Amino acid sequence: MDMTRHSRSNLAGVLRQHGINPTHQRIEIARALFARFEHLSADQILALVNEGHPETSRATVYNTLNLFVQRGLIREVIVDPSKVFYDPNTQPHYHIYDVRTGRLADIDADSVRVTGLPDLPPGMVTEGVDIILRVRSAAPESEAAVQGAA
Amino acid sequence: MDMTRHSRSNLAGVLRQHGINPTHQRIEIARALFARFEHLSADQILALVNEGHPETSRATVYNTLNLFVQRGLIREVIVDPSKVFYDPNTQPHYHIYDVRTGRLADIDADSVRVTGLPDLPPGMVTEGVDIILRVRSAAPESEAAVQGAA
DNA sequence: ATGCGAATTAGACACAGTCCAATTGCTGGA
DNA sequence: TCCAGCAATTGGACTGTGTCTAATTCGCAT
Ligand SMILES: [Mn+2]
Ligand SMILES: [Mn+2]
Ligand SMILES: [Zn+2]
Ligand SMILES: [Zn+2]
Repeated sequence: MDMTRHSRSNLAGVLRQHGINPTHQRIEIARALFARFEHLSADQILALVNEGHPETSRATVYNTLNLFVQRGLIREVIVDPSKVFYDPNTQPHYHIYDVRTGRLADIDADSVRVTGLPDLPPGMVTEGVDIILRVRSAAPESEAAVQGAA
Repeated sequence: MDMTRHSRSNLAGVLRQHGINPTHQRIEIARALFARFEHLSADQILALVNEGHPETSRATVYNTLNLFVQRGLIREVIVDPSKVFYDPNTQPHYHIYDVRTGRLADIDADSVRVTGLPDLPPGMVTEGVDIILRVRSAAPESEAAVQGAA
Protein backbone atom coordinates (compact mmCIF):
# COMPACT_ATOMS: atom_id res chain seq x y z
CA MET A 1 0.00 0.00 0.00
CA ASP A 2 1.21 3.48 -0.82
CA MET A 3 2.32 5.12 2.41
CA THR A 4 4.03 8.22 1.03
CA ARG A 5 3.66 11.27 3.15
CA HIS A 6 0.40 12.50 1.67
CA SER A 7 -0.91 9.44 -0.05
CA ARG A 8 -4.65 8.96 0.01
CA SER A 9 -4.41 6.08 2.45
CA ASN A 10 -2.26 8.07 4.81
CA LEU A 11 -4.61 11.04 4.64
CA ALA A 12 -7.57 8.77 5.34
CA GLY A 13 -5.87 7.82 8.60
CA VAL A 14 -5.32 11.47 9.52
CA LEU A 15 -8.98 12.21 8.88
CA ARG A 16 -10.05 9.27 11.04
CA GLN A 17 -7.79 10.48 13.84
CA HIS A 18 -9.77 13.70 13.76
CA GLY A 19 -13.10 11.89 13.85
CA ILE A 20 -13.80 12.53 10.18
CA ASN A 21 -15.20 9.82 7.95
CA PRO A 22 -12.75 9.76 5.02
CA THR A 23 -14.73 9.99 1.82
CA HIS A 24 -13.26 10.41 -1.63
CA GLN A 25 -14.09 14.13 -1.74
CA ARG A 26 -12.73 14.81 1.73
CA ILE A 27 -9.49 13.06 0.94
CA GLU A 28 -9.04 15.05 -2.25
CA ILE A 29 -9.67 18.31 -0.41
CA ALA A 30 -7.24 17.33 2.34
CA ARG A 31 -4.70 16.41 -0.31
CA ALA A 32 -5.02 19.79 -2.01
CA LEU A 33 -4.09 21.45 1.27
CA PHE A 34 -1.56 19.06 2.78
CA ALA A 35 0.37 18.08 -0.34
CA ARG A 36 1.08 21.74 -1.11
CA PHE A 37 1.09 22.90 2.48
CA GLU A 38 0.05 26.37 1.36
CA HIS A 39 -2.67 28.85 2.29
CA LEU A 40 -5.56 28.37 -0.12
CA SER A 41 -8.98 29.93 -0.53
CA ALA A 42 -12.12 27.84 -0.95
CA ASP A 43 -12.25 28.86 -4.57
CA GLN A 44 -8.70 27.72 -5.21
CA ILE A 45 -9.39 24.41 -3.54
CA LEU A 46 -12.55 23.93 -5.57
CA ALA A 47 -10.54 24.51 -8.74
CA LEU A 48 -7.73 22.20 -7.66
CA VAL A 49 -9.90 19.22 -6.77
CA ASN A 50 -11.81 19.56 -10.01
CA GLU A 51 -8.97 19.99 -12.46
CA GLY A 52 -9.27 17.35 -15.08
CA HIS A 53 -12.71 15.93 -14.46
CA PRO A 54 -15.14 17.62 -12.07
CA GLU A 55 -15.85 15.51 -9.03
CA THR A 56 -16.63 17.75 -6.08
CA SER A 57 -19.31 20.40 -5.72
CA ARG A 58 -18.92 23.84 -4.25
CA ALA A 59 -21.27 22.92 -1.38
CA THR A 60 -19.08 19.98 -0.46
CA VAL A 61 -15.92 22.06 -0.53
CA TYR A 62 -17.43 24.53 1.92
CA ASN A 63 -19.00 21.80 4.07
CA THR A 64 -15.70 19.99 4.24
CA LEU A 65 -13.52 22.99 4.97
CA ASN A 66 -15.83 24.01 7.79
CA LEU A 67 -15.76 20.48 9.13
CA PHE A 68 -11.96 20.37 8.99
CA VAL A 69 -11.72 23.68 10.86
CA GLN A 70 -14.20 22.53 13.48
CA ARG A 71 -12.24 19.33 14.02
CA GLY A 72 -8.93 21.17 14.28
CA LEU A 73 -7.41 19.65 11.17
CA ILE A 74 -6.83 23.03 9.54
CA ARG A 75 -7.42 26.65 10.51
CA GLU A 76 -8.82 29.78 8.98
CA VAL A 77 -6.72 32.86 8.34
CA ILE A 78 -8.60 36.15 8.16
CA VAL A 79 -6.47 38.73 6.39
CA ASP A 80 -8.40 39.65 3.28
CA PRO A 81 -11.86 41.15 3.64
CA SER A 82 -13.05 39.35 0.52
CA LYS A 83 -12.16 35.75 1.28
CA VAL A 84 -10.98 33.31 3.92
CA PHE A 85 -7.71 31.42 3.59
CA TYR A 86 -7.40 27.87 4.87
CA ASP A 87 -4.16 26.91 6.53
CA PRO A 88 -2.97 23.29 6.82
CA ASN A 89 -0.48 24.39 9.46
CA THR A 90 -2.12 24.25 12.87
CA GLN A 91 1.08 24.83 14.83
CA PRO A 92 1.17 28.24 16.49
CA HIS A 93 2.62 30.63 13.94
CA TYR A 94 2.07 34.07 12.49
CA HIS A 95 1.61 35.56 9.04
CA ILE A 96 3.07 38.02 6.62
CA TYR A 97 0.61 39.30 4.06
CA ASP A 98 1.37 41.25 0.92
CA VAL A 99 -1.63 43.54 0.57
CA ARG A 100 -0.90 44.21 -3.10
CA THR A 101 -0.39 40.69 -4.38
CA GLY A 102 -2.42 38.77 -1.81
CA ARG A 103 0.58 36.55 -1.06
CA LEU A 104 0.37 35.00 2.41
CA ALA A 105 3.33 33.32 4.13
CA ASP A 106 4.11 31.90 7.54
CA ILE A 107 6.24 33.44 10.25
CA ASP A 108 7.70 30.89 12.62
CA ALA A 109 6.41 31.43 16.14
CA ASP A 110 9.61 30.34 17.89
CA SER A 111 11.54 33.48 17.09
CA VAL A 112 8.67 35.86 17.94
CA ARG A 113 8.01 37.03 21.47
CA VAL A 114 4.93 39.01 22.51
CA THR A 115 4.65 40.48 25.98
CA GLY A 116 2.26 42.80 27.74
CA LEU A 117 -1.00 41.53 26.32
CA PRO A 118 -3.79 42.25 28.81
CA ASP A 119 -5.25 39.67 31.14
CA LEU A 120 -8.47 38.27 29.83
CA PRO A 121 -11.74 39.22 31.50
CA PRO A 122 -12.72 36.42 33.90
CA GLY A 123 -14.57 33.55 32.26
CA MET A 124 -12.94 34.23 28.90
CA VAL A 125 -10.49 31.93 27.17
CA THR A 126 -8.09 32.57 24.32
CA GLU A 127 -9.01 31.07 21.01
CA GLY A 128 -5.75 32.21 19.49
CA VAL A 129 -3.41 35.14 18.97
CA ASP A 130 -3.10 36.31 15.40
CA ILE A 131 -0.24 38.47 14.24
CA ILE A 132 -0.33 39.76 10.72
CA LEU A 133 2.53 41.71 9.25
CA ARG A 134 0.98 43.68 6.43
CA VAL A 135 3.53 44.60 3.81
CA ARG A 136 3.70 45.92 0.30
CA SER A 137 6.29 46.71 -2.31
CA ALA A 138 7.82 50.15 -1.73
CA ALA A 139 7.35 50.93 -5.43
CA PRO A 140 4.71 53.59 -6.04
CA GLU A 141 1.25 52.17 -6.45
CA SER A 142 -0.06 51.87 -9.99
CA GLU A 143 -2.61 54.57 -9.41
CA ALA A 144 -6.21 53.50 -9.88
CA ALA A 145 -8.82 56.24 -9.97
CA VAL A 146 -11.01 56.13 -6.89
CA GLN A 147 -14.57 57.29 -7.18
CA GLY A 148 -15.36 59.96 -4.62
CA ALA A 149 -11.86 61.33 -4.22
CA ALA A 150 -12.05 64.99 -3.22
CA MET B 1 -20.07 78.72 16.66
CA ASP B 2 -20.28 75.30 18.26
CA MET B 3 -16.76 74.06 18.86
CA THR B 4 -17.48 71.04 21.07
CA ARG B 5 -15.17 68.14 20.50
CA HIS B 6 -17.12 66.49 17.69
CA SER B 7 -19.36 69.25 16.52
CA ARG B 8 -20.04 69.38 12.81
CA SER B 9 -17.89 72.47 12.35
CA ASN B 10 -14.98 70.88 14.14
CA LEU B 11 -15.31 67.70 12.11
CA ALA B 12 -15.42 69.73 8.92
CA GLY B 13 -12.00 71.11 9.86
CA VAL B 14 -10.65 67.63 10.48
CA LEU B 15 -11.88 66.49 7.09
CA ARG B 16 -10.28 69.48 5.39
CA GLN B 17 -7.00 68.74 7.12
CA HIS B 18 -7.13 65.32 5.46
CA GLY B 19 -7.86 66.80 2.05
CA ILE B 20 -11.50 65.81 2.15
CA ASN B 21 -14.23 68.16 1.03
CA PRO B 22 -16.61 68.24 4.00
CA THR B 23 -20.09 67.56 2.73
CA HIS B 24 -23.15 67.01 4.89
CA GLN B 25 -23.04 63.23 4.38
CA ARG B 26 -19.32 62.97 5.04
CA ILE B 27 -19.64 64.96 8.24
CA GLU B 28 -22.48 62.75 9.47
CA ILE B 29 -20.47 59.61 8.73
CA ALA B 30 -17.42 61.04 10.48
CA ARG B 31 -19.62 61.97 13.41
CA ALA B 32 -21.00 58.44 13.71
CA LEU B 33 -17.46 57.15 14.09
CA PHE B 34 -15.74 59.91 16.07
CA ALA B 35 -18.51 60.79 18.50
CA ARG B 36 -18.77 57.16 19.64
CA PHE B 37 -15.14 56.33 19.01
CA GLU B 38 -16.10 52.69 18.47
CA HIS B 39 -15.47 50.06 15.82
CA LEU B 40 -18.42 50.05 13.44
CA SER B 41 -19.31 48.14 10.31
CA ALA B 42 -20.53 49.89 7.16
CA ASP B 43 -24.00 48.56 7.85
CA GLN B 44 -24.05 49.97 11.36
CA ILE B 45 -22.88 53.33 10.08
CA LEU B 46 -25.53 53.35 7.37
CA ALA B 47 -28.18 52.69 10.01
CA LEU B 48 -26.81 55.36 12.37
CA VAL B 49 -26.66 58.18 9.85
CA ASN B 50 -30.15 57.39 8.65
CA GLU B 51 -31.96 57.01 11.94
CA GLY B 52 -34.86 59.38 11.99
CA HIS B 53 -35.04 60.55 8.39
CA PRO B 54 -33.00 58.85 5.67
CA GLU B 55 -30.39 61.14 4.25
CA THR B 56 -27.43 59.06 3.05
CA SER B 57 -27.30 56.22 0.56
CA ARG B 58 -25.48 52.96 0.90
CA ALA B 59 -23.21 53.87 -2.02
CA THR B 60 -22.18 57.08 -0.31
CA VAL B 61 -21.42 55.30 2.95
CA TYR B 62 -19.08 52.89 1.17
CA ASN B 63 -17.56 55.62 -1.00
CA THR B 64 -16.94 57.76 2.05
CA LEU B 65 -15.50 55.04 4.26
CA ASN B 66 -13.10 54.03 1.50
CA LEU B 67 -12.13 57.65 1.04
CA PHE B 68 -11.54 58.11 4.77
CA VAL B 69 -9.35 55.00 4.88
CA GLN B 70 -7.38 56.11 1.85
CA ARG B 71 -6.78 59.54 3.41
CA GLY B 72 -5.73 58.05 6.73
CA LEU B 73 -8.62 59.45 8.74
CA ILE B 74 -9.76 56.01 9.87
CA ARG B 75 -8.55 52.47 9.38
CA GLU B 76 -10.01 49.10 8.55
CA VAL B 77 -9.92 46.19 10.97
CA ILE B 78 -10.14 42.74 9.42
CA VAL B 79 -11.23 40.23 12.05
CA ASP B 80 -14.55 38.89 10.83
CA PRO B 81 -14.72 37.06 7.51
CA SER B 82 -18.13 38.54 6.77
CA LYS B 83 -17.56 42.25 7.24
CA VAL B 84 -15.01 44.98 7.72
CA PHE B 85 -14.91 47.13 10.84
CA TYR B 86 -13.95 50.79 10.63
CA ASP B 87 -11.79 52.19 13.38
CA PRO B 88 -11.65 55.90 14.20
CA ASN B 89 -8.49 55.26 16.21
CA THR B 90 -5.49 55.54 13.90
CA GLN B 91 -2.90 55.41 16.67
CA PRO B 92 -0.93 52.17 16.70
CA HIS B 93 -2.90 49.73 18.80
CA TYR B 94 -4.09 46.14 18.81
CA HIS B 95 -7.41 44.37 19.17
CA ILE B 96 -9.26 41.87 21.27
CA TYR B 97 -12.11 40.17 19.47
CA ASP B 98 -14.86 38.05 20.98
CA VAL B 99 -15.55 35.46 18.30
CA ARG B 100 -18.94 34.60 19.77
CA THR B 101 -20.43 38.04 20.24
CA GLY B 102 -18.47 39.93 17.60
CA ARG B 103 -17.41 42.51 20.20
CA LEU B 104 -14.18 44.28 19.21
CA ALA B 105 -12.09 46.35 21.65
CA ASP B 106 -8.76 48.10 21.64
CA ILE B 107 -5.55 46.98 23.29
CA ASP B 108 -3.19 49.83 24.06
CA ALA B 109 0.05 49.46 22.13
CA ASP B 110 2.25 50.99 24.84
CA SER B 111 2.15 47.97 27.11
CA VAL B 112 2.68 45.42 24.33
CA ARG B 113 6.11 44.49 23.06
CA VAL B 114 6.71 42.30 20.00
CA THR B 115 10.19 41.09 19.16
CA GLY B 116 11.67 38.70 16.65
CA LEU B 117 9.55 39.54 13.65
CA PRO B 118 11.53 38.75 10.51
CA ASP B 119 13.28 41.36 8.43
CA LEU B 120 11.25 42.36 5.41
CA PRO B 121 12.36 41.23 1.98
CA PRO B 122 14.25 44.13 0.34
CA GLY B 123 12.01 46.66 -1.35
CA MET B 124 9.11 45.87 0.94
CA VAL B 125 7.66 48.24 3.49
CA THR B 126 5.40 47.60 6.45
CA GLU B 127 1.83 48.74 6.09
CA GLY B 128 1.08 47.79 9.67
CA VAL B 129 1.31 45.08 12.28
CA ASP B 130 -2.02 43.66 13.37
CA ILE B 131 -2.40 41.70 16.55
CA ILE B 132 -5.75 40.13 17.27
CA LEU B 133 -6.44 38.36 20.51
CA ARG B 134 -9.32 36.03 19.69
CA VAL B 135 -11.31 35.15 22.78
CA ARG B 136 -14.59 33.61 23.76
CA SER B 137 -16.57 32.87 26.87
CA ALA B 138 -15.41 29.65 28.53
CA ALA B 139 -19.06 28.54 28.86
CA PRO B 140 -19.91 25.60 26.60
CA GLU B 141 -21.08 26.64 23.20
CA SER B 142 -24.81 26.61 22.59
CA GLU B 143 -24.51 23.78 20.14
CA ALA B 144 -25.74 24.53 16.66
CA ALA B 145 -26.10 21.58 14.31
CA VAL B 146 -23.52 21.68 11.59
CA GLN B 147 -24.37 20.22 8.26
CA GLY B 148 -21.80 17.68 7.15
CA ALA B 149 -20.58 16.65 10.59
CA ALA B 150 -19.37 13.05 10.47
C1' DA C 1 -30.15 83.03 -12.79
C1' DT C 2 -26.83 79.98 -15.04
C1' DG C 3 -23.17 76.79 -15.67
C1' DC C 4 -20.08 73.43 -14.09
C1' DG C 5 -17.47 69.98 -11.67
C1' DA C 6 -18.03 67.28 -7.56
C1' DA C 7 -20.89 64.43 -4.89
C1' DT C 8 -24.74 61.59 -4.29
C1' DT C 9 -28.04 58.28 -5.64
C1' DA C 10 -30.93 54.00 -6.97
C1' DG C 11 -30.48 50.02 -8.50
C1' DA C 12 -28.00 46.52 -11.06
C1' DC C 13 -24.29 43.67 -10.43
C1' DA C 14 -20.39 40.56 -8.53
C1' DC C 15 -19.16 37.17 -5.63
C1' DA C 16 -18.23 34.52 -1.15
C1' DG C 17 -20.61 31.70 1.51
C1' DT C 18 -24.98 29.23 3.32
C1' DC C 19 -29.09 26.58 3.01
C1' DC C 20 -32.24 23.13 1.44
C1' DA C 21 -34.66 19.48 -0.54
C1' DA C 22 -33.56 15.77 -3.53
C1' DT C 23 -30.34 12.29 -4.93
C1' DT C 24 -26.60 9.22 -4.44
C1' DG C 25 -23.61 6.05 -2.13
C1' DC C 26 -22.23 2.89 1.34
C1' DT C 27 -22.91 -0.60 4.69
C1' DG C 28 -24.84 -4.06 7.35
C1' DG C 29 -28.40 -7.36 7.85
C1' DA C 30 -31.93 -10.60 5.96
C1' DT D 1 -28.24 -10.53 -3.76
C1' DC D 2 -31.49 -7.51 -2.25
C1' DC D 3 -32.95 -4.00 0.64
C1' DA D 4 -33.25 -0.53 4.33
C1' DG D 5 -31.23 3.19 6.60
C1' DC D 6 -28.14 6.63 7.20
C1' DA D 7 -24.41 9.72 5.82
C1' DA D 8 -22.64 12.42 2.32
C1' DT D 9 -23.07 14.93 -1.79
C1' DT D 10 -25.35 17.84 -5.02
C1' DG D 11 -27.51 21.79 -7.93
C1' DG D 12 -29.37 25.67 -7.40
C1' DA D 13 -31.74 29.14 -4.81
C1' DC D 14 -30.72 32.38 -1.55
C1' DT D 15 -28.24 35.97 1.60
C1' DG D 16 -25.22 39.61 2.71
C1' DT D 17 -21.34 42.59 1.73
C1' DG D 18 -19.39 45.45 -1.24
C1' DT D 19 -18.75 47.61 -6.12
C1' DC D 20 -20.15 49.88 -10.33
C1' DT D 21 -22.64 52.91 -13.40
C1' DA D 22 -25.41 56.18 -15.48
C1' DA D 23 -28.44 59.70 -14.10
C1' DT D 24 -29.51 63.30 -10.92
C1' DT D 25 -28.60 66.73 -7.58
C1' DC D 26 -25.72 69.88 -5.04
C1' DG D 27 -22.82 73.78 -4.03
C1' DC D 28 -20.61 77.40 -5.64
C1' DA D 29 -18.64 80.89 -8.65
C1' DT D 30 -19.76 84.02 -12.02
MN1 LIG E 1 -10.73 11.24 -8.60
MN1 LIG F 1 -29.51 65.79 8.85
ZN1 LIG G 1 -0.06 29.81 8.08
ZN1 LIG H 1 -9.23 49.80 17.29
